[in-house]
Amino acid sequence: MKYLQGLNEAQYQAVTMIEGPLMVLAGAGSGKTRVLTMRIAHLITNGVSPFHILALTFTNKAAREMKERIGKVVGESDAKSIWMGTFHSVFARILRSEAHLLGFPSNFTIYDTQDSLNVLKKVIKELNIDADLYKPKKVMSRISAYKNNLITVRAYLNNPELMEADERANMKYLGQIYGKYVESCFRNGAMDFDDLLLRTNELLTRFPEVLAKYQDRFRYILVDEYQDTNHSQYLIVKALASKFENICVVGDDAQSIYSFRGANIYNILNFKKDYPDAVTVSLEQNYRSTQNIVDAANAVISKNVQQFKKNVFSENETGEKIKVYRALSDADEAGFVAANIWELHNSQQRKFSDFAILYRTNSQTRAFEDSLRKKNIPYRVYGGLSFYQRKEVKDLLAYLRLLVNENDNEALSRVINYPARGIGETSQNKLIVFADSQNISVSKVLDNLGFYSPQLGLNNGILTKLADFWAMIKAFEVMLKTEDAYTVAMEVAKRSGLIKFLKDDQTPEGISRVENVQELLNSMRGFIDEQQQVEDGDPGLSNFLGSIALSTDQDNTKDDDRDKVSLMTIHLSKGLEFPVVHLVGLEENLFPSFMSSSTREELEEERRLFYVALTRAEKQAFFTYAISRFQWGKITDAEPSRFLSEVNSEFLEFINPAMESRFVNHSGLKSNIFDEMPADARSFKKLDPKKKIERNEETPKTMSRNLKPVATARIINPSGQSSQDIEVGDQVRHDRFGIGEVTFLDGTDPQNIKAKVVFQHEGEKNLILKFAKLTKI
DNA sequence: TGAACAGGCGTTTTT
DNA sequence: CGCCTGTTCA
Repeated sequence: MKYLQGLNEAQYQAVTMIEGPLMVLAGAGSGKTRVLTMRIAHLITNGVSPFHILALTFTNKAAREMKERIGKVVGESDAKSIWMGTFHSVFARILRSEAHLLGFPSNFTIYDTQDSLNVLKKVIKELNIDADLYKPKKVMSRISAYKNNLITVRAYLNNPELMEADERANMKYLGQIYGKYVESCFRNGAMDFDDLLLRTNELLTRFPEVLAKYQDRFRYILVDEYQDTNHSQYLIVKALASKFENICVVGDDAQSIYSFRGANIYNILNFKKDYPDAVTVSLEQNYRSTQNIVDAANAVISKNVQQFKKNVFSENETGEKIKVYRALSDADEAGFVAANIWELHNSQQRKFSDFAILYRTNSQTRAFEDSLRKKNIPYRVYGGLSFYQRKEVKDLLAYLRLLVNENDNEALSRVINYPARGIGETSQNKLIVFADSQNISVSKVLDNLGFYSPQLGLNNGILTKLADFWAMIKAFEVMLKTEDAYTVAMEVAKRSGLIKFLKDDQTPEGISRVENVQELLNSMRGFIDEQQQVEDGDPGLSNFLGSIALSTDQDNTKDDDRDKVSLMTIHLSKGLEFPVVHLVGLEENLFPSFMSSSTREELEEERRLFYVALTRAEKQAFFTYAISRFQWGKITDAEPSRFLSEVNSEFLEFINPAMESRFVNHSGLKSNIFDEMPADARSFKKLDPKKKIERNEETPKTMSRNLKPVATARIINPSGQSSQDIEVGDQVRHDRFGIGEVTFLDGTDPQNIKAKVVFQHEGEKNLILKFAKLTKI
């Protein structure tokens, strides 16, 4: 068994104990993925049919990669027939084939968060409830929490405690809203994310024969990232595994970071109680990171009260200390990171793809995008607004959704008057109110428009427009019976007027919208091809739509193999690894988030998040924080994150140690770099006049702490050798930017002097002298 | 009917 | 700041 070679003792055990319940506690970087893949390969090699294996992963991408690796051991065709994917996608698939039992159409729509919120807003409006008191987002998260704990509407209404709790929270109509919301989804033939799990539970509980079928099918079950499963997922796994009990869960309680969406850390903490015979294997040797990184991460996580005791260690090199950079502002922070990446790229021949920039919130992205762009460093942002959430893409998708499921009122209301065809809000409302009063769906009314028209109270012009619109939709539906999804989608884009409407807008944004629609069509083409190659593939439109609703940004990377720096939130970085990690924005109220600093539990989760972030790093880690940050249109002062002080200082190295002394303004005068800016530094102002000047006016306090400019500085190259004096006004040459003039120098610590240089072609750049390798001409 | 604009508001993480 | 809502005007 070649694939068993090179496993350590614990790994070997985890791979080869194939019968009975098994819990693998896998510390960060301990070869968890390897164990999972090899375990599955081992199952198949030992005669278990891939047909009987169910593997639940955290992302679809993880599943795809794992399949690939398994394929290399046992052959591609076996690997492909394993059921592997996220909870949501696997059970969406099962629900499609069993939906009729629950009263849903098999091509039910999957609502994403935005769809759910829209439905909820309508419900709240319909019930005449004050939307200010019942913020849709807040209501949604409560409903979600109920669903994830299998508290159905009925269960809720039978539970005085819950109702009282909501009443105390000024939400006494929550039950009503919840009820209406569920009804609405049902009528629309739609399930939200939580429904995919909740309805699966319903299916398995209400229909024992269905449960038996899948129990028999999934004789070997593996669950990755078990620490991040919620109660609903836990029950599904438990039900399916109860016959054979060949269940293997893999996880690390120290990396549980999804409690906000219902993840229940007790699922893993109590595994032994559920399966008293369970064997526990601990993987504690970290193969990923240097000792310094592992030790620093351990130091922080040890501050958590609630955890399994573990001894994660590394036998790799000690490695460099973690470098800490204290930035003056978010822009400065981003500038440092970009300069640092550029420098390491040059001096250590690191590929750009070796680097990750990890942050707590998506809104931090922008500054880094700016700084990387300025240096022409290629990058890719993960997460944020995904491709499929763009308006123009959602619009086309809404048409397609409607074709597949006429009852999807969300989709209908999105497209009925888009592009504008004269069916305004008033007319739409009449239609909806009438449909509701007759207790039929809007599509039924449109199906029999002639019959209902006298009662609708709409004028003939509108009625004609409605009829035309519906005839168009019907024509698409007919077409769908004979043509493939791509052809139909193409036709929809054209005939609905969507493309034309978008093409009329010749602004850059407008052009990119057309491209996005084109891209959607392409991805559809790709999906169909892919599905046709797989044995039990389904190239149908509804499968495509379902896969989109459940796809994450990570899944869509297409593993674009180009050499790029990765930017993402820490949450998205789970499971990944990078040679060099920049963990940025280490400030109180940002990380830990001000939303999660009130209770110990919340704080511990933030700490686990920190742990996850740091343990992504293989060779080098950088921490940065800014003492002031541009936020919500204002400058906010910031304090360093408490997590920084939780890392023993022996693991840290402060890049700008001289900084502290400079905070004291010895002259007693209020000074800032702008006052003393050389008169000829006009391009400095040009760079970003609004922002800089605003800051200057608004926060004299912050600015007064700023660096004092220096008149001359010594160029020190990274190796610390040969040097050269340089001063404002000098002509210099830069490897990439060419020739330019130094307009400004900044800083007294020779390791950290910054220069502003106006280049002939590239414009102004902020350079760190140490890194920039300027040559005086 | 719909585009254009002003004002208010909330700001975490995601399947 | 940027998103969303509501209002105004053509």
